[in-house]
Amino acid sequence: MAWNDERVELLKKLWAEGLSASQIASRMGGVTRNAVIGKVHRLGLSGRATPAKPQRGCRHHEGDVEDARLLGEEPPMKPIIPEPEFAAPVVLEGGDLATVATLKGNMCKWPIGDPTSDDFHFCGQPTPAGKSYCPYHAHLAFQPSAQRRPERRPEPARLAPSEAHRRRAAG
DNA sequence: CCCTGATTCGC
DNA sequence: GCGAATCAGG
Repeated sequence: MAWNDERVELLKKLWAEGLSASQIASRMGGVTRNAVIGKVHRLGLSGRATPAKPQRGCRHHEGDVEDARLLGEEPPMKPIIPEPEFAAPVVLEGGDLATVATLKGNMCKWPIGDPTSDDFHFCGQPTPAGKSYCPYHAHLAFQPSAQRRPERRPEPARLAPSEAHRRRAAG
């Protein structure tokens, strides 16, 4: 599979779109994520919006004093909100949503909604053991590229056990 | 475990 | 130039 000008254009397009190397490789087909990344590097597109790391090259730093300043001249970006559409809001017994004020140590801290909005709250579901997120969000946080299944979204968990279970069990 | 990109290295 | 293997971080 050769890199035609057409493919290169598509690659640059998708990369600019913000798709991950794996996503691009999947879309285009015939190439792996390694191939995409390799090509991206050779094209000089590697420097994307990747705030996840301070600077690349943590492995070797040989007189890169001036090199670092070139990479670190990016304006502060607003907090990235991780797919709030799949989050199942927790309704407290008082009827209030889980907010920073009501967040306990054992409550899921998955953000829901815009941090600047008034309805911003957290998942709030009970966490396994001192974890920051509930099993669902903990797993989701590490698999953003996984097949999103809105239908498999867990039903809204309510802390009020009174009406939590009223559905007929088949067995 | 899964994922992400970065770099190395043989072809 | 290409991309698998490897590396480093989440």
